[in-house]
Amino acid sequence: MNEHKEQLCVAHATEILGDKWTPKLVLALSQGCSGFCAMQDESGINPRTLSMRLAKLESMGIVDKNNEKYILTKKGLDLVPILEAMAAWGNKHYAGKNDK
Amino acid sequence: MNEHKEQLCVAHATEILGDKWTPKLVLALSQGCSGFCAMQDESGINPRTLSMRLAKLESMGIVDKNNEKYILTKKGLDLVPILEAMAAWGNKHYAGKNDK
DNA sequence: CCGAATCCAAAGCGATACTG
DNA sequence: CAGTATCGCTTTGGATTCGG
Repeated sequence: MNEHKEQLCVAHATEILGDKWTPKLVLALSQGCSGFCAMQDESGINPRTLSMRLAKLESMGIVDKNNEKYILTKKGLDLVPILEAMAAWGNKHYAGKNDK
Repeated sequence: MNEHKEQLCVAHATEILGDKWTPKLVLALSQGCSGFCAMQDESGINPRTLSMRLAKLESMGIVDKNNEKYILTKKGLDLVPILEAMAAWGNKHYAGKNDK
């Protein structure tokens, strides 16, 4: 992959993961959270923003919505390893600084 | 790693990568770009924002600045595999849609 | 070439109240 | 429980100008 293309492809991922709350949200979804209010409680995100995030995720094919339950699609599940890599990075470079 | 800790660690990474332009910037740095105006030309980012991003990256130990040249630290280099994972995701799910 | 300063428009988001 | 509507503030960042 050349540099230019790499930047373009990264842009697709950051369009999702760059939104505030979304990484946390995808993680919550990957851990079995599926209801609106459950996510709200779990993440502390306000209803307005949560609604906007879920709508965007749905429109981009990251989550499927079925009778008010949200689940990650394959495309969404493919995001999880990235989040885990991020977590590993944070853990490595901030270990013990604020994870209690 | 438990779920709560994972979310906290991810937050560290998103505090950096969630900023507009920063992923592109780190990628440019990893590819040898080191001068202010060079980055400006390469990325299309305006000087004000570029300056802010570099300052933040420097303050967080992601880049080192020596006589007006910027280079990634070890911590910054550890970010690159994540960006590559993002690029792979984008390439997989958006292949042929806009990478020309 | 490097970068700081100023100005300003727009987006983002939190709080809250409300409906089904 | 699952969302939508309104409001107003705060942050972001783009354009531009200027000085080292």
